[in-house]
Amino acid sequence: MAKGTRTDRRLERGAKARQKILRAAEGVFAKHGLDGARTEAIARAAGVNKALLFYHFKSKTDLFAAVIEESAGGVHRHLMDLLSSQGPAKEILLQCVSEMIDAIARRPQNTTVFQRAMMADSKLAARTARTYFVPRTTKLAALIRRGVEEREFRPVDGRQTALLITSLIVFQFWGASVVRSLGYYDPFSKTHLKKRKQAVIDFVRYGLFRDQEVTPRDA
Amino acid sequence: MAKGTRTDRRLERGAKARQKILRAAEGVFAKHGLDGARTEAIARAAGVNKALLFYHFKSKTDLFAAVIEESAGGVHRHLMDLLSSQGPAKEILLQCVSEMIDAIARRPQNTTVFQRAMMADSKLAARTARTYFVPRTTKLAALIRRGVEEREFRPVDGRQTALLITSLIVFQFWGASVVRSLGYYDPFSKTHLKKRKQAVIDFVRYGLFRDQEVTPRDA
DNA sequence: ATTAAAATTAACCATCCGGTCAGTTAATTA
DNA sequence: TAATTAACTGACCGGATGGTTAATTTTAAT
Repeated sequence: MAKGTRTDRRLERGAKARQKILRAAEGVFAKHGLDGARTEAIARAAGVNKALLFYHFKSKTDLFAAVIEESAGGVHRHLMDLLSSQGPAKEILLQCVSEMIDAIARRPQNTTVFQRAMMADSKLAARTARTYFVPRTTKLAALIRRGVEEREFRPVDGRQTALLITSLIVFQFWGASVVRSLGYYDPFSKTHLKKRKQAVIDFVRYGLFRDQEVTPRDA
Repeated sequence: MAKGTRTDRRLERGAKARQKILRAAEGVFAKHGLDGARTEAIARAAGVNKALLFYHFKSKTDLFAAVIEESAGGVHRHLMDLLSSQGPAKEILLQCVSEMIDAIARRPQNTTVFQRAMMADSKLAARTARTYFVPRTTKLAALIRRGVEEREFRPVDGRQTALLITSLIVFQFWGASVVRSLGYYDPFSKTHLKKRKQAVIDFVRYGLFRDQEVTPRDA
């Protein structure tokens, strides 16, 4: 056949279905967790036969892992680069915080699935932690240590503080769906997201920095 | 029969079994979550016939709710009292932080189950949130607002900050079992607990207080 | 001693659900 | 056109699992 046709339309279609499944799975897993999710429900949400899940992914657990990689992988690699970059620790840290919050706000289900992964069966949890959580936290801790040495930060334990900052960012979204369901307010509204981001940044600045003045505002 | 016998030994035995079941359930639920937990496993861990679970608690979900009440209820009420008490907001806040960490350290599974509850089926999650999380956070927010008015704290949003502080306390235990399983260090060792507590308290102090000096050290 | 109650259990059951399989459809190749 | 291959599906299976029931044991009341 003509060499111009680079893409086998069968493969193309397959890839598309794969994506549909991943998106559907993300939603169902976010809502119900690994154990709570029904493969049937995922298939229905994706508009696809259930057997197709097992054709593209060999098991429910594998599908779950794929969802994580697909949804967390990109941001993760970007953050790792950012954390390794040169420049004042202050700026990098705030930039990092800001981008993490943005990333979460962009795809809230993402965070939920990730948290569920860390609470799942210990094997999967360990794998997820080793792949994403540990490397990122380690790098963040290193950045903080550097900031302390360079006298930008008050003297703190790097690892502890890395965890503290991560918690500030992540935790608020943890109960977000519950908060929303309670109807008090919408934690994902523009207004609230902005306020929250500012609160986190301020808290970090006051809690960690030696002087708050310098830090430039981010977009 | 003699009126002196206050306790029917049947009821006594029943209550004891009930407790055994609750303790066993706490462990299993902490490890596997509501959906992942097997009633069979709980029964085995409690050394009891499976049917007895359904005699004492009418469903798995009910058992789960009972576990939460049993393990979170006491501390919750204590904290609510503490948060309402008179005195400098600074002191009350730090006391509260300190006691929450102690409570968690005393029974780590507790926290895990609680978090699982908040991530469970939305009905149960909403109920748990309404019973424990919302009231506590609301009171904490009020305390912070008071502290701001009385110029002990820098001007912050009460609700946001209440969430931030809660996150500092709770989050670190979130991935604790994973961290332990990875074998890097034991997040529940005396040493680490002490360091962590200090880190949280310092972070709060610097992040929120107008001046850090005064605050008395707690036992 | 008899009856009543609460606690406990062995044996079951109906259903659910992850996963398989034998085949169908549609695109590609020769 | 025939053969090949990838994507996809309907129907099915077997084991697991939450929950029930009928009977047994244990303690108390009369």
